[in-house]
Amino acid sequence: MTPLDTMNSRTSVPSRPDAPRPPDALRRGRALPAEPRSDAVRGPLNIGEAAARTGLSPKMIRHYESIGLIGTAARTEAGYRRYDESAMRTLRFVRHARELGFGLERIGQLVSLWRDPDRASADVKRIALEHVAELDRQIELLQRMRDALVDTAAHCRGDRRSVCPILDDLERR
Amino acid sequence: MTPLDTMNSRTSVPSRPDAPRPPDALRRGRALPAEPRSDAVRGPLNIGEAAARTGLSPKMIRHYESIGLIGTAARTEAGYRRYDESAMRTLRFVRHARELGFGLERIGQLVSLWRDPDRASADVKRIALEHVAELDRQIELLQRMRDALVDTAAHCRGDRRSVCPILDDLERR
DNA sequence: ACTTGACCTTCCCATCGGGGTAAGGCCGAT
DNA sequence: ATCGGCCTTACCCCGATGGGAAGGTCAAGT
Repeated sequence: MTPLDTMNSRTSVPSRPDAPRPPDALRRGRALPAEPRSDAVRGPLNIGEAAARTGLSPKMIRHYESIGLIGTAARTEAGYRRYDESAMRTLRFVRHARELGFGLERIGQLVSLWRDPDRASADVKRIALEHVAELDRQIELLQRMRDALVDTAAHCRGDRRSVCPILDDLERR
Repeated sequence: MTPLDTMNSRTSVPSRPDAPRPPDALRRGRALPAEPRSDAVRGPLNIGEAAARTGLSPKMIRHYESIGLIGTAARTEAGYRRYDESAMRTLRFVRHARELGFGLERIGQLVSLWRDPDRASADVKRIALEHVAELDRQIELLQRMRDALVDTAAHCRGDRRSVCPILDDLERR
């Protein structure tokens, strides 16, 4: 878990010489558009930046919050959501779970377990294997469709004539 | 598909002694609930019967009609939809296409081609193979998810302890 | 100081393929 | 006359997300 180092590895240059600005503590309300500095120093991110860095969309992040999948985001005085490193880890977790095809409800359970130091890995594994079983069922179904269709299509000449085993099959399968 | 025989197996008793009925010609407006006779003689079916015989639901049939997938159904004076043999063939066609996973839009194209005596089988085959390609992409995606998850889950002991490679993977994949 | 443009906010609507349910009409049988 | 079962339309719901409207906020350029 060291995503901090991946984007920007300069660590001890708090400000550039050609752009004197107030220290970070006074600029909390705004994301930094073109001023790379170490992630450790940079403050929380706006939703757009958080989305870009996690591969989610701002829409998704708001949605996840609205359904209680992730906690309520911190806000600036103007109401902008801010995402610190801890929040970013949660977003990445959700994103990875989505990549594995987990539904949002199950992701909610996984997030809870993830945060729970007293969890039993058996609970996590059970959820994961339930999902595997669902994936297997879907794959099986799609595979049967595919095979049947490929089989039928193989008999179709695919020319300018109207004779078509595919349509015949759909008619009286 | 002979559900008529399952409910009531009397075959040559057109009317019960205790319930004299008018001839068929005068009873067109009503489906036959418990009086099996040959399909050739039976008139058009109400939506419920049509649904039961095609494996669709009345909802689906109305939906298909509403989006223009199938033609406007004939109606009785009271507004009930009636499905004759031709309409039933269309419903069966759609049902079979759904079983192969075709989306409704593509099914609309297939129905058009099916009805068109001047169609080229190449057009049908192209649509079918496009769908196969989509199925392949879905299968591939699901398969990758499945394999990744099975692989990770294999390292999880699934006991009462909190150590869990599955969560670790979701955290820093 | 003002404007511009990019970002943010909430809110509503659409997708796909239907399911659920309501309110009301129609039908045949008792 | 009434009952049960079917039919009608019309609405909201699902999952996970996109699109867009209407309006607020921010930093930079003029």
